[in-house]
Amino acid sequence: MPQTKPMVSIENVVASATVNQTVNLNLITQIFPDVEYHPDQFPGLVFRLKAPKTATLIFSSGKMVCTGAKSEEQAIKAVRNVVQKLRKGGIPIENDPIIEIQNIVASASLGGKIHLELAARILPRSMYEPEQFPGLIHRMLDPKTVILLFASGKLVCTGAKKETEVYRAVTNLHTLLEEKNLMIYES
Amino acid sequence: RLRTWDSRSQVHEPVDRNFRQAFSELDRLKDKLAVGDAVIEKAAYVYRKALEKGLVRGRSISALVAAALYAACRDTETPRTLKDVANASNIKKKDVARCYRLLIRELDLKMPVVDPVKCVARIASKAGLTEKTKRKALEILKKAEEGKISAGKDPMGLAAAALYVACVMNGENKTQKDVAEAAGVTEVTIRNRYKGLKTHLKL
DNA sequence: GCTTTAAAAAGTAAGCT
DNA sequence: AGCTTACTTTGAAAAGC
Repeated sequence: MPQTKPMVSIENVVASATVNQTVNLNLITQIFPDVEYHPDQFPGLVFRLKAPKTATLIFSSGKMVCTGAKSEEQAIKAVRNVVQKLRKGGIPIENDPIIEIQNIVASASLGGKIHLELAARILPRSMYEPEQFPGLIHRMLDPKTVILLFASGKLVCTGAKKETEVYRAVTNLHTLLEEKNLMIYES
Repeated sequence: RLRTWDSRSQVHEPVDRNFRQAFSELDRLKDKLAVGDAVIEKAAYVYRKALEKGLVRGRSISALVAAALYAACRDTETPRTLKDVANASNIKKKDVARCYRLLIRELDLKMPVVDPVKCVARIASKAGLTEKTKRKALEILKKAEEGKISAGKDPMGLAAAALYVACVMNGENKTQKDVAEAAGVTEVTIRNRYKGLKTHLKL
């Protein structure tokens, strides 16, 4: 019945990494004038890349967190790029980073509008509080993700660790909404 | 008597103390918010469940009590906003909201969605509107409601816009600002909801 | 629980012209 | 009345309070 197949866009990928050695954040600050480091307010140093447009938090333990990438591959590339730049700048880093994808945020559009109030009563593990937030919050068990569903039929999916999980989650929800007749096509 | 709430716990006294404090706060809020005994009883029941599930550990008792009371208002369809409860308990609205969502998630509570129709009476009395205008607003809301223009919108904003439109139709001299203040929303929100109402109802 | 990062969805809010 | 900017919600990691 879906008039259109859901269009999915990966919006943000979060990855954690480690180079298994400590790093001198103050030294990085001296060599890279554009980084942000305010240890009194947060222990991580912010290292921004223009392409891919990302922000990587670097901790003195050698662990890092990269955010802003548009794909798993971009996130991995970004972390490697940051390490390479640090080395070129004279920061001694022996090992290549071990990278792990932690979270993927995606937006999508189903082919029609949603009857949110009905959906809130029918979908298990869902919450719809229009005075607090316009979207219906649905916690999906498999894949373990959280989906923010809006009346327009657009949604945000977060919590997935693989891009394939995002597509599965969106497809699962789309199917569920149709089975329960919660979608309104036409208009 | 109180220890039957959790017979497996070895530390009954702290639980007793916790619930007594929670109940005294509920009593205090009862007067400030002018809610009935049934609402307080439900709030106490919800709080007790939260206590049994260990949701109070590491959290503010006052915030949980406020959230439980808000949940009770919602469950009994007693028109009290999050802002009302937050102000009465001196807890940030954001914190009450977060605790409320925690209660819903962890205790698997299903709450009816706030009905804009229930908001009309409160706004009307605060703004001093006539019964006739109130009736008109209810008619407008009924037509609008399942024209699906309400999904995702703040029920207070919808009710305020319906009342404003009703005022104009009945020739009541009330400004958007009067209605907005009584509803706790901005004039901009009333105007935005009014646009949708006008389009949908061809006003 | 908080602090910092990034990004989307849709609604509401606040400041300025 | 607009426009801009900003805040609400969701998820996850990092080190430390």
